[in-house]
Amino acid sequence: MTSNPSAGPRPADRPRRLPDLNALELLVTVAETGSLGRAAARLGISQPAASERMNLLERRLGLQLVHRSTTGSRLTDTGVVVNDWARQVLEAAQALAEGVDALVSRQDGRLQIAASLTLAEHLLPGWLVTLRTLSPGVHVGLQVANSQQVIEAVRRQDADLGFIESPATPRDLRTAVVAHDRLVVVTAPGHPWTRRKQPLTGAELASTPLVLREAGSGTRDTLQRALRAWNGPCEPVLELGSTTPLRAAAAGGAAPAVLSQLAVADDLAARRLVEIPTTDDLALQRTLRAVWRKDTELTDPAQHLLRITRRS
Amino acid sequence: MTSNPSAGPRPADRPRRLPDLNALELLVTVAETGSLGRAAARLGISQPAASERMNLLERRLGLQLVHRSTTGSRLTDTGVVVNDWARQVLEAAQALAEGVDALVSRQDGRLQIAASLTLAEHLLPGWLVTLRTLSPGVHVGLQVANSQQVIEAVRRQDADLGFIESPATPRDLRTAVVAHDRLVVVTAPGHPWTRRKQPLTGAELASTPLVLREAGSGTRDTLQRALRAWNGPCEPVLELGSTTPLRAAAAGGAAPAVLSQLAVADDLAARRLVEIPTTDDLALQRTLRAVWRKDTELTDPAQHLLRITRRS
DNA sequence: CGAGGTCATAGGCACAACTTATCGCGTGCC
DNA sequence: GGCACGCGATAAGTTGTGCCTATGACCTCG
Repeated sequence: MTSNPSAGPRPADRPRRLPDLNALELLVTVAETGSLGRAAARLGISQPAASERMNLLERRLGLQLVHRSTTGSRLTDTGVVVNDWARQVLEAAQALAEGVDALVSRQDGRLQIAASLTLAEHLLPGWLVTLRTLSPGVHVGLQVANSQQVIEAVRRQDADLGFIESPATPRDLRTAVVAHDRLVVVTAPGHPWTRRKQPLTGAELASTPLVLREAGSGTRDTLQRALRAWNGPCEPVLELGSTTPLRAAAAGGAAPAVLSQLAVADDLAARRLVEIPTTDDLALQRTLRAVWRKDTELTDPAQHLLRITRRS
Repeated sequence: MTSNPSAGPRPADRPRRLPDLNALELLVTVAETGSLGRAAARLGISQPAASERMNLLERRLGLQLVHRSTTGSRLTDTGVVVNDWARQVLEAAQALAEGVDALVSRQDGRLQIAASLTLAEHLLPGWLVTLRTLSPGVHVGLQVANSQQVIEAVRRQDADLGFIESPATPRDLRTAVVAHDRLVVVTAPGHPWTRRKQPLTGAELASTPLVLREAGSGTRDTLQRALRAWNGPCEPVLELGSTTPLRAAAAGGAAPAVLSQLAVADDLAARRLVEIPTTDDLALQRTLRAVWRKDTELTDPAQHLLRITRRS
């Protein structure tokens, strides 16, 4: 089985209560409109409902967030701070919503795109949010696959635009660089490699059993190419098509993992994983590219999206 | 009144439904445990409740996320993608929860910290999340104020550790650099400055009415210092103690604003605001610092937090 | 072939949250 | 100075959502 039965590194900080996104949205809207009533109207609920919802939020958090007056409502000092945190959460939620929308309209979107997993997970939602704020009319359809399959989809015209992370760039398609990424070697915090003084060499990495993405994925391709001089990576301990269980396995101490910087940023920040420096002769950088057919002109929305991606 | 009555740049994409954070948490837990039942147990709900919740999530999103079998549940391909987006949202939500916790225990925390608004809003929650995962026992109390007041709080020993963004570093306190920041000039997308070919000069900026943070804030101090050679910024159009309405005012076209890069990153990405390049002689960089008393040894948790901040 | 795991279904209950209607109260206009 | 308007709070009633326990159907493995 692929799933780790004894997984579950989180001990027992469970009693934490998650906030209600609708309440957070209300807070943000009150901050913008300056009134509970106007906020209620904009959110399409009645004024008492907004009043009640805000009360509930304040009671749950144990903080007074808005200062009510007969002329309207203003945020308190703590309200200002919480409001900004709330905006971060809503931003992420909006990215999720945008991505889900695109996944749902995989067929009927006006703009069909295909993206590799890493790109779809970490970069695309943000781009889609921007695209929507700039031109709300476009309906995007998203298909997620590994880099090889993305290329095929673009060739077959199943997708107007593709995003790949593989080092192999097909000659029969137009490409544009949209971002840069780097693979990093990560281990559990207690791993012997974390106490190394010298950077990890290609030979060492190539001879160590790892947990890896599946063959055909851009991540695996890049690693394979980087370790070619040392006869590729040896047989992996575990091989999976998604990063979440890989991260869990690595964090659990199963074996080192090689993953995109984008995929492990959170875990590194939270010290669930530790990055192991490598020698410079290991070419673990990679370029994320957009690809499209040479013979067809890019549609307007496709051009728009491409412009957005190239600015970040 | 300070709030903008006609504010509300969002037109009418309201019908978007926000996901339920508990459902998202269930999704990532299923991904980790590989079973609805185990996920239910970990979240402290019954197995049927988890089953139902997951069904509801799938119906709401219009996507099949998990593949149920008699041996357990695994994520579908789209489930893997959505799972990763969900983790982002939860990460932000956890940061919010951590921050709220700290605000609530402003008095009874074992580690008392005080931070300026920009730091508290954008950097601190992430640090607190890390701190909690590393040493779950510590209770942090957070007080938010402007840089001047933070310094006072540390002097009075109301706070063990302070975080400031002001260019003036008090001589009677120990300091450590924790991050770097930069002020940026931003305008609404249609503003004449967005069509400039030449970078904005200090003289121009100094003679233009702006929307600004209040005096005493680190942001205002930095700007004042940078524009000293041109006799400081002229009388502001609007002066506020928080960034949200400032951003709204700037995005609405009221006047250019000068704000922390951290505060406007989202708006820049979404093209709600545009950054105006400035000449190099404008010293808009600034250093974010931790401060504490020279005469008292830092407590263990305080040292821990400081170590965390210095790695990012 | 039985035991133990999985998830789904059914029935019943509780509470959370929304609605409409109304009130109290400041502000500002005339 | 008085009156109307807009704000938020309160009240009462209803709906619906989500949870629990109990049970059933199914697959897998020993």
